[in-house]
Amino acid sequence: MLFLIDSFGFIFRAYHARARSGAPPMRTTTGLSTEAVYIFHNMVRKLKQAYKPEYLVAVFESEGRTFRDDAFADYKANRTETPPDLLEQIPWIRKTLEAMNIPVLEYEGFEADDVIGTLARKAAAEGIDVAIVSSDKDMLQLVNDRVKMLNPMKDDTWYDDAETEKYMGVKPSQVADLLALKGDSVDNIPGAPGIGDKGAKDLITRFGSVENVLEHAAEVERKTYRESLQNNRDIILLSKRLATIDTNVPVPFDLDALAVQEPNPAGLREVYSTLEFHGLLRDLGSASGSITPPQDYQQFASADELEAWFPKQGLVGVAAGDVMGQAVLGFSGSAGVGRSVVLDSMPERAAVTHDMKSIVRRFGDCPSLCHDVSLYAFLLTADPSGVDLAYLGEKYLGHAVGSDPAAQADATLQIFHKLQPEVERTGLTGVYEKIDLPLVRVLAEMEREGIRVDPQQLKALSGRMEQEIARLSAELYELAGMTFNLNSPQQLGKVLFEDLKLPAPVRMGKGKIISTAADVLETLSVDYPIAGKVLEYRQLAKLKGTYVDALPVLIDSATGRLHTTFNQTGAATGRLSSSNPNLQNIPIRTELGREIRAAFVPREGYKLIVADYSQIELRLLAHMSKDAVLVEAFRNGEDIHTRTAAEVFGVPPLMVTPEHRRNAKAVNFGIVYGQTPFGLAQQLGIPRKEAEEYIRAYFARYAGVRRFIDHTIAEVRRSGVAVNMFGRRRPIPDMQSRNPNARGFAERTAVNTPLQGTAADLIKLAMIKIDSKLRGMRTKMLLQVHDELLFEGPPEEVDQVRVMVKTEMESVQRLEVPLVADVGVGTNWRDAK
DNA sequence: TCCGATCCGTAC
DNA sequence: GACGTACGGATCGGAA
Repeated sequence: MLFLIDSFGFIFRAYHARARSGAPPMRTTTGLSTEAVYIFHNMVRKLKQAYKPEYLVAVFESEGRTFRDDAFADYKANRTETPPDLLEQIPWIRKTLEAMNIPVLEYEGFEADDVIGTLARKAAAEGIDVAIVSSDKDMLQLVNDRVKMLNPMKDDTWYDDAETEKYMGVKPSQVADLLALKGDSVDNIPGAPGIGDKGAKDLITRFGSVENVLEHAAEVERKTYRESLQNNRDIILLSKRLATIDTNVPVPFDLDALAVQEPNPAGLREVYSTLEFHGLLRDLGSASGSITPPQDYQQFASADELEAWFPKQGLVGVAAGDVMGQAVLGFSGSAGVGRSVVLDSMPERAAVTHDMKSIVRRFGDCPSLCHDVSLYAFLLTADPSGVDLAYLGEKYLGHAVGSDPAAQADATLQIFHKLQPEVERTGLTGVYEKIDLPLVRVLAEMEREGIRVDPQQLKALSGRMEQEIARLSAELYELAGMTFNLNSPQQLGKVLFEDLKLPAPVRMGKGKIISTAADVLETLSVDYPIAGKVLEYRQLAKLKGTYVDALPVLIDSATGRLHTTFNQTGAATGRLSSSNPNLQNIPIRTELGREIRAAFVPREGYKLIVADYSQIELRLLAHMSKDAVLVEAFRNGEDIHTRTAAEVFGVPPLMVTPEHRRNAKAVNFGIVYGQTPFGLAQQLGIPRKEAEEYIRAYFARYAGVRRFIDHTIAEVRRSGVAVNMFGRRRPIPDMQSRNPNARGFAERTAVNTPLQGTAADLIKLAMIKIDSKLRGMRTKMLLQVHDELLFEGPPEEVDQVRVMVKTEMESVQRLEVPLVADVGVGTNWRDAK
């Protein structure tokens, strides 16, 4: 039996069924739509499995005009333009077919219907049974005793003569006649005006064919039908021409070429992994055995051996690691895979790594290191958890990578070749080459440099805090009438709300324990002193545990300094993150917190220089939204919170009270984070109604911001991806979710990500520029805290550095509003402001 | 004993 | 649930 698949029919139906259902589109982590590919591919797989066809072919529509277009200008005019997220899936559908070794037929100038009709006729003539796999009722006209139609979208219903007649009410040979009378809105076949489904069926049943109906039009009793037939003779005959499938198009029929073959597992694996069909990938692995990573490695005992082995050209993969406690480098290239304990002979060949910064930090820089696949992976998905080499190996190579550096080098090189075209295709090459890749060496140098903290100062602070904590604990146990673990929210909640019967907050914790969060205790502290004491305790315990006691033990004994690790793939927006220790959340808000900050000091005889962007995200909001008021305020150098207060509360700027400004500041922050009345009310401790009023007043004055937010949400909903000024992207899958929570979260993320992410890229660009300007100077860049840069330098360089840093930060990009950076100098981080 | 989830709080 | 992005300390309870 020969199975002829009406490919486009399915693809469109699969796509539109999902679109109508309102279900979220299925996408890869890189934002590629995959729903239609998945449905179509599964349909074909099931077809093969269920019916074990001898011959199978997928017929596609070709581009260009057909005889129907020539006959009728409006033919298929009702079909909407193919949506872009469907269009991008078509090549992938072809790839799945290719991987399954299923032939694809398409002929220029002929519609799939006609090709299928012709092939069906020719096959039947040779005595071959035919199954037309389609969900299009037009196809039923092809049914005869050799040809049947199978509709997989309708429980695998088979249509033979009887089933067709049952379903359509007419014989297969009359299907075109039926459609010619009743018309078909999908294909824009006009039909007879005023004659619908029922009328058409009756007329065809009675007279047999369109021609005969027209012949005997005068005999039709019903006046509307009679007149429609008599007045629309030409249109009806044209309709029949359009509805009739041409079974005589000049296409070759080579049955042998359509014989079913075994699929190609490697091809399928490639498609599945790119499209992230993890389930199918798993099935494939178990069915055909998984690819095993290379196990036998060349061992290099000397630099000469290593050098001799290296391929003369082409990229090599490099990975660092430990084997039996010994530091080892692994290599992979066209010559094979090997590893070496020779650590001072990094090859001259261009080398791909995974996490280039850690290799630079560990083995020193080397100009031949030229690519980092972890950055590739992150640019594609913006998913911090999706950059692991082990994960990438499973995802793109279909096998585990393991811990041997040689295997890791090999996997790295292979993954590079998989990802590079994706990065290129997604338009991310610019961000990679101009921002993320050059930043690697800048960050490596900052990490290596480290920063000095004064352990004596922290130690003294710790002692003071210890005493205070002991005093507060005793007081709290006294007030509570019992001792318990103050660090346990669970126990604290029980004591406060069950034993002492303080009024429990309406808001519960996410689990079952009652929240003892700061805002709850803040409210309670008005009436219950114990709540205020707990807050005091908490602050001390937090600062002591997280900073004062934790930081000194992380001081590197070799350098006497703190060396953080900056993560370039740690924040979905493209911000950096910092860990071990995190130096991006050193306290500043409270007096006690600032004492901790004061323990960060320059090396002997040097100064600390701090430069921070002023209101960078709000300036970007002004730039992107072009809101007239916001742009004007920044161009005039106004205090933005005061200006917002004046706008929202309707008072002249000079009449703005500190209370007004405080509220306006919260509104401005809220805008950047995706304001909700609840959140603002929570933040300011005001009724929700009042918060709503603030927001309403804000958008009344900043209409451009309103438009920007609406436009951004609409665009991200359409595309599923938030994109910043530099083209950095973040897939936001929940934009179409029916869960209002998930959708709301997605929408806030969609607005925030371009702002936060553009700010992140701007300061990264400034860092790269400043780093190059600092060459040959003794001043070093030490830290980045999102909108702030911290340097250390000798006094004689300070004036020059101040000017240079400010200039570079402010001129990094020309915007609708000025960028402003403030620079301060001091003998510790607190005072350098 | 370890690990992950939860709560909480620090930064921008 | 409820305003964006992180990291990390402490507790707690279940798995190893």
